[in-house]
Amino acid sequence: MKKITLKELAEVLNMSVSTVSRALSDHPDISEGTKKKVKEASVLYNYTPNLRARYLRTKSSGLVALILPEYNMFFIPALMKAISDVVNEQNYSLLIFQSDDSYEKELDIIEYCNQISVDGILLSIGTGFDHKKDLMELSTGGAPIVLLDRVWPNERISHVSIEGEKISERAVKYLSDMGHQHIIGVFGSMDLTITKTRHKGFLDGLKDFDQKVKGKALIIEADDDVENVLSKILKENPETTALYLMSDEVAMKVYYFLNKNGYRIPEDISVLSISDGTLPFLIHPKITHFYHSPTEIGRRAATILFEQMKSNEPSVQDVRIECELVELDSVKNLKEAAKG
Amino acid sequence: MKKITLKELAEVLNMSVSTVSRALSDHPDISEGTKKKVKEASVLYNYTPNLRARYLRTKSSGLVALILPEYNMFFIPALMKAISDVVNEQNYSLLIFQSDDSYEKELDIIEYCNQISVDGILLSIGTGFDHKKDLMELSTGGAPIVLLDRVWPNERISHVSIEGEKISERAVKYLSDMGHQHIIGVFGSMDLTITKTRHKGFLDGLKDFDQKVKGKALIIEADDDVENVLSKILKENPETTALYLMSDEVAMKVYYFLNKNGYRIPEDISVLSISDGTLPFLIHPKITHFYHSPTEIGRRAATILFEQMKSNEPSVQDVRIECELVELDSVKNLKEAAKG
DNA sequence: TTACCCACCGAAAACGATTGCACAATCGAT
DNA sequence: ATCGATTGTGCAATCGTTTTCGGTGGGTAA
Repeated sequence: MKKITLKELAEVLNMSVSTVSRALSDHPDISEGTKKKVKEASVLYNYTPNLRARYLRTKSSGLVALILPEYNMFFIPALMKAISDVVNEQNYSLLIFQSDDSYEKELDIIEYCNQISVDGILLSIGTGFDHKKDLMELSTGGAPIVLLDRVWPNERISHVSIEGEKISERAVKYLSDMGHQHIIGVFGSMDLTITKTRHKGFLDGLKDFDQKVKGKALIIEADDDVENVLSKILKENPETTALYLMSDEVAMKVYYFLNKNGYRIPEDISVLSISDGTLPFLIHPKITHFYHSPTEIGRRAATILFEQMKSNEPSVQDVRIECELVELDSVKNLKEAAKG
Repeated sequence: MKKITLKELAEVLNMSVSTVSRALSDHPDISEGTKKKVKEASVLYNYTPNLRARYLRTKSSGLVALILPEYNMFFIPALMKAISDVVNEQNYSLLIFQSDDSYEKELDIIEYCNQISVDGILLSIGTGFDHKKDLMELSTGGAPIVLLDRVWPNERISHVSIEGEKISERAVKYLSDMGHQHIIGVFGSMDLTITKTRHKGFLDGLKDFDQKVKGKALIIEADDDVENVLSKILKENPETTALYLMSDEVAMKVYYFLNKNGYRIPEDISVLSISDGTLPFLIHPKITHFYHSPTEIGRRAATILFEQMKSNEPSVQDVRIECELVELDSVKNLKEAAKG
């Protein structure tokens, strides 16, 4: 069916455009009778407003942008679903962009977002992000920005991420409680704030136990030969009984290594990870992990964004999501084993 | 920096808006001198065109929609990346929607797309899709539609998918070549055309070998207890030497089962799958698979969509992507084993 | 001088909606 | 009969562009 404009609709109704417009938006000035007539005709003639034209007057485009460093298989799909849900609930639609971890592209995309006048921006910053530069200049296009997941801790832009430091400390404590005294923590790229935070928390966690729990941290950069670095560190630390894995990506690499080299989980070595809750259930044995909820992060960030879009005096918020420990089958309880 | 409008820019330049507009778009009517002046001023005053306003004139929105049944961890991220790349190359932006496998929602989303006047739609249909209904009415909003991946074979709307029938036949042949004579094919939900096609191909492939290769097909529906159905069928067919897995989702479930029950790959049982090329490298041993490229599908579909958007007399295309066999470590060569 | 062409530029009408303001009609009150 | 208030509508401006259609002014040819 062909689209009809407000003007055409007004013509067939033999009324003025303004009356029709007001009738459709339930303006109190319009009588019930004409409202009814107009509404009936609008469905009859299949009228739908042209959102671009409306925008030009009202200054709202109904568009929210999500900018991601990359689309990976973990975390992102669920994050997108959560965001997409709240955006659609609000009758907005979601644009997505990928920055390929480049600061340049991040700037370009935000510039473009300003041009097409999106109403709000959700940004997960990439490894290329330049912390020294002033991010503030970006938001001045008008649309508020909320940082999520991979954030840059600051005091001017709202951000929501998971509590990364405490989680690593909790991990150390949990492993210690289960009797593990020699732990290796495996981390991803140090370019990410998220890695730094988790790494720091791991070391701090070890300090809490003074000498009772010993640990090493292994950083795996993108171009490292995982096979090599892992077998090296395990050889150097044969007393290791547990691994702490900071993400699903890291976990995947480590599982491959362990499987290939005949390590049994948890008989030979225990594993504790941070995960978005998909992977741990897919491999055998199911992996004990801290549940890092993409859904929660997505919903919170999107909700905050809409708050900021509505208020004219937005307050900057710093939200840290707590992770929940999900105990499955990959951590051996050495204390009970010793007893039994 | 504040945004400036064309009118304001024209004022500071002491020229008319039309001249400025033309100068910026390199219209031949404008002299090089004024073009230069205008362009310099435009960067000086940080002018960027308001695309919403432009679209109101030009009847285009610069928006392309991608409608997916769900955001899963396999396939979708890479598919999105590919599509996003070509869309951005064309200076369009990508809207994404999820239909949650509901036909209702698919209709709603397309209706909404018409309202915001997207210029083109990429649709991967969900299990809820009603094949009996007429999809044609949808496209009449004006924007062309291209179906991708999960398509509905028809003659009115372009679609790009992978060659699903031939691939199953090739799988049977390959396994037979490797000496396997008892195969179980594992499939997902029969609601999907893609499943039906692969399933049919599998049965046809078996027929080709008459009685020399025997096979069973196992359909796993969403609410099935995988553990149960798998152990049952393996018990009933103890002579089975190879499994054919139609997707990463199915593969993940089967791996879990095999690992848990102590089957070694490929010593105890061989595995061949269809995959987007991520998972097979993440688990040990690496899985021999037919590479079902999300990138290829995404690029082709998006490219076709843009062709249709540009041409006023679009031809409907039916593209089937060939899959490439990637031989890794999960299929045992029984013939060589017998010789050796 | 007249006529005509060409290279440049401007005025103004779209595009499709929202909205402040004026105005017409009705009615009760004076 | 006149005035004010009330109710329901329409006119016209506006948002920021693009684009059609003319209009200058100078140069060249007749």
